[in-house]
Amino acid sequence: MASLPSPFLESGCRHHTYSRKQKSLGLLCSNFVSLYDRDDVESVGLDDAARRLGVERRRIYDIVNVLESVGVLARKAKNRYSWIGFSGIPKALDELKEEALKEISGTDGQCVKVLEDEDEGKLSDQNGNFGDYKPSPAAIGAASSLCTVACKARSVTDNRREKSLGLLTQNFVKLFLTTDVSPPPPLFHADTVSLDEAARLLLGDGHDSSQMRNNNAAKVRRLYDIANVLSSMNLIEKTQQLETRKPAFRWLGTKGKPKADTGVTVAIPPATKQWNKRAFGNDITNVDHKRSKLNNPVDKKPSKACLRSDDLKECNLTAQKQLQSSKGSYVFGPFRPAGVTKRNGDVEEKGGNKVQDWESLASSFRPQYHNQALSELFVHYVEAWKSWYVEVAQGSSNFQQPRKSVINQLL
DNA sequence: GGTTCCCGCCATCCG
DNA sequence: CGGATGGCGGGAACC
Repeated sequence: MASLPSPFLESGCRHHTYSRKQKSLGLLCSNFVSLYDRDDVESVGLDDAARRLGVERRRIYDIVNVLESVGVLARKAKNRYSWIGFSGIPKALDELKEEALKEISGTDGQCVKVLEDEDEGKLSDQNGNFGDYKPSPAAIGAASSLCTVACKARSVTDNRREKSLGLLTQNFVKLFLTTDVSPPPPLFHADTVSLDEAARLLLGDGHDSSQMRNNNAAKVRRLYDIANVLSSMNLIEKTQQLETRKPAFRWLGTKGKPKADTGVTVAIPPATKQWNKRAFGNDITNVDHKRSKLNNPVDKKPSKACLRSDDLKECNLTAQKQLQSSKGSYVFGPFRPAGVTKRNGDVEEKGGNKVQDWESLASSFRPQYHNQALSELFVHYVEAWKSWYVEVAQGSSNFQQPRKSVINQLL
């Protein structure tokens, strides 16, 4: 009962300037990724993550569930995930697409068979270590179909699974993966969906009882969560629907590039290749391009969650802001400096103040990294940035080079 | 005043 | 049983 809004509890450590943005799932996800996306990480502990990111466990579950759904993580055991990284994404997407297509073709509109796990199920017995592997929402995901869910109540478990964040994520993604191929009446046109639409589609649409409406609203809320982390991974981006102006999301997919490639990390070899092909194949191009306002909001507040890793968060925030330059141009982790696209043509930019950006990037990077984890993180950023820069500088002659001095400053 | 979505309660699962 | 997991919706920040 009476769950008082936390700011009023434990008022002791609270100067109010609460800002939701600082605590968004998306940001948390970025930080999560920054933290674990390195060569020497192959396992992620939930407690560890929560501690290092300074958030409650509950939030980690949210992130982990959607990341698992897109192949970035795989559940290994209680409390433990293995880090697969961005290289896992293409494979996961392929699988999702395949499933989706199967579902579509096997469907004539109504209820579809649910929960008939395919390939993923094999995981459980092909390898002793996975003896205790539970299919988990992600794996079971295949089961539920795009237009199902209104189906009978099954066992409580199935029911619960059906509504899991992971599954919802997968179905949400499938929506995008099938736009180009979906049969006659397509699920939706264009490559954007509003969450509202998405929720309806994922619900099995149908006639709207008030029951359904509630259900829908609830689902939308979940979709916001999902969308936030997916867009922090740059798999989707937020836009508006053309006619309605309604906020919506557009699929970006795997057009990012994971990391300046150098035979890195990556636990799944085939996926790696595939990933690289896609990543470097043809389009690093149309990454959207926006300018970040390089001014830090100054209204931080220490909260109980923040205390331990306060500085980590601060720095991450800064770093994210610089590098990700307001959502749009952020490509799979902090690997692309703000304000640069491959082609200089279609830039929605006023003024060619690119150089200035390098400068400010550098100067705002100087600051307050003063603990181990942070410097590591910082080094990580710089490394990634460096190799990215080299590559781009080589590959594109019209690329505006940052001054040497700036680079040196960074290093 | 609608949209977005954080927060944490509490049902369920699982060892 | 107790800890891990995660659905869920209230309600506040945000626009």
